Amino acid sequence: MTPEIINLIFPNPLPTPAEIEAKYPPRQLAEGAKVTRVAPSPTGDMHIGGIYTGLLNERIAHQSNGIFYLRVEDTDQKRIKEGAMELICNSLGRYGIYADEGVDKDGHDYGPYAPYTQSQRKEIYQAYIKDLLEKGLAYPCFCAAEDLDIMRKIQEKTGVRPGYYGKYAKCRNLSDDEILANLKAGKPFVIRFKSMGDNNKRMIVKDLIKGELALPENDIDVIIMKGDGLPTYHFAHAIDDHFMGTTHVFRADEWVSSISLHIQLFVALGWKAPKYGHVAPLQKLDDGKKRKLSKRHDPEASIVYFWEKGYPETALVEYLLNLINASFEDWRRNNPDKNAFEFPVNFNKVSNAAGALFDFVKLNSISKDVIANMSADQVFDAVLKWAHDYNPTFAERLENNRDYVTKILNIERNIGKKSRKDLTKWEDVESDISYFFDDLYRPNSALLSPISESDVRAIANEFIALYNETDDKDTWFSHIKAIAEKHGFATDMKAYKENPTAFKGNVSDVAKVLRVLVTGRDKTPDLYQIMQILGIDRIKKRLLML
RNA sequence: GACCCUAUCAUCUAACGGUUAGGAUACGGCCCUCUCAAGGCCGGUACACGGGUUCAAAUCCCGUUAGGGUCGCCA
Repeated sequence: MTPEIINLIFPNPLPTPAEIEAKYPPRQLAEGAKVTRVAPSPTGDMHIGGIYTGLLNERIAHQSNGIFYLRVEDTDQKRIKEGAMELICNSLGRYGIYADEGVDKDGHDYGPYAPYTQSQRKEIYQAYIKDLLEKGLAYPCFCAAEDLDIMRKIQEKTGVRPGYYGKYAKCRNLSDDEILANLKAGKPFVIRFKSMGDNNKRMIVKDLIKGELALPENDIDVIIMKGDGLPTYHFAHAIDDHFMGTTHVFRADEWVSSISLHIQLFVALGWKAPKYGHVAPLQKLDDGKKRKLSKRHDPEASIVYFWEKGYPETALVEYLLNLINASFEDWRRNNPDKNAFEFPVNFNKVSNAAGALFDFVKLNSISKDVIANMSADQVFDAVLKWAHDYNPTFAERLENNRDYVTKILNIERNIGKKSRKDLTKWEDVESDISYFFDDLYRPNSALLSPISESDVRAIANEFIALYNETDDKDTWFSHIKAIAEKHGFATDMKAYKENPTAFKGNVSDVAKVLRVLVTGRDKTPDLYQIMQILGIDRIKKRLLML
C-alpha cells in the first residue's frame, strides 16, 4: 500500500509502534503470577454471567498474586448508556471483585497501562492498523452495509458459508489506483484484516477449560477498524491484552469460534497470545428446553434482579463459586468459618459441559445458610440497606424499631449450629415478621377450624390468667399443658398416639390456638420467644379479640 | 444450512479403564418436637442410544440422537 494511500486514511500523525511499546513495557511479574481482566461494555446492563466470569478471573489473578484489571469495552458508541460505569463498578464491588487497575465509576483511570477505556485508545489501535496496512496485512474496504447484506443473502441462498472471504472479499484485491480513487472521492470505508488462513485446515488450540480444540483456520477478512475509526472487539482485544500484559483470558463460550481469528491477529502483530479458557454460558429452562440466560427475556439474567430480591452478596458469590468448582461445597463444609474468597479456585476443574442451568433452588439453600450464620445485627443492617433501595416504608419502620426488630431477628439464631433457616432473601423479611407490628398483624381464625369456638375462648382466657412475662420457658409451657389437660387434650404424645380418639387433640393443638391468635399464622418460630418480644399488652389484646 | 463443543440421579456435579457409580440441593419417610424451621437417621429405576477396542468401558474410538454455542461496521 502506498504512503499516499496511508496518508489519506490516517491524515493525522499517529504514534509509532516503537513509541507505544516504550510507553507500555511488559509487566514485571513474580513467578506464576497471572494477569486477568474483566472487560464489560457500558451498555447499561450487567449480566449475571459477567459476574460469574469476573469472579473466576479475579480469583485466578489474586490467588496467584497477579493483577486483575477492569477494561471498558466501549467501541460500540451506539450502545453506550449513561450511568453504565456506575452499574459496572457497583456490581463488581458488591461482590468483592476488586480491580487493581482500571476505571472507576466516574470514568477515572487508575493503573500504569491507562487509559483502560477503549474509546480513549483510538490512537494506539490506529497506529497498529497503519502498521498492518504498511505491511500489506490489512486493506481498506469500500463495500456498503447494504452490499454486504445482499452478498450474505446470496451466500445463504446458494448454500455457501457466509462471510467476507475468498472471491467474496471484493475489496481485497483492489489496485492502488482504485483505492486512491475511492478515497479521493470520499467514499466511506472500513479496514479489513487480510487473513492468511485456510478454512479447510484445522488448528489445534489448548483451551484451559475445554481442553484440546480442533478449530478451522479463519479465512474471513474481518473488519478491524470500523467506519468511525474505532476498532472492532477482535482487534482491540489483541492490542489491549498484549499491552496490558494479560496472561489468561477466561471468557464466555460464545468466543470459542473466534479463537482462531484472535490467534491469527496475534501472529500478524508478532505477539504472543494469552492463554484462553472458555466457560459455558449459564442456561435456563424454557418450555422444557435449555437455553442461554438472556438479558432480553430473563429478568434474572440481570444482576439487578438479585439486588431487588435481596440475595446476600455472599450467597451469590458462594453459589457462583460452586458453579466454578463443584468442590466448593466440600471445602465449605470443611471450612465453615472461612471467607469464600479463601477457596482455592482451580480453572482445570471448571466443568466443560454444555452449560449449567441457573438453579434458584440451590441458590436459595445457600442463601439460607449464609443468613443463618449472620448475627441479628448483621441481618438487620443488610435488610435496612436493602429496604432503603427497594422498600422505603419498610426501611422507615426498621429505623424506628431497631432494637425491637433485632430481637425478632434473633429468635432461634444460634450461629454455627442449628440456627433457624427461614430467611432466604431480604425481600422476605417484611412479611416474615409482619405480625410483630399491630398495623400489619392480620388475625386468621380460619386456621383454628377443627377446634371449637368455646375451647378457643377458654384456652385464650385461661392462658392470659396464667401468663406471666417473667416465667421461664418451662413454666410457660407447663401452663399450656395444664390448660390442655383441663380441656381434654393429651399432654403425653405417646398416650395420644396410642389412643387418639380418647382426646380432643393434644397439647400442640392448644399451642396452636395461642399461636394462631397471637400471630395470625399456624407456622412460626418459637412461640415463647415471640410472646416475650411481643409483650403482655399485645398478647392480651390479640387473645381477647374474639 | 455450515462449523465447533457437550451428553452421569429432578438440578449442579465427582469419577480420568477395574467403585455396591460418590457428594450437594430438591423430594419422600422416620426420629426429635408447642407448629414450622433447624438437626439426626434412612430412601430413590442417573452413566442418551447403537456399534466397536479391551481380560475389563460411565471412562478410549466410530456412528445415531439430543442439547448448547458461533457464523454483524455487537461485544
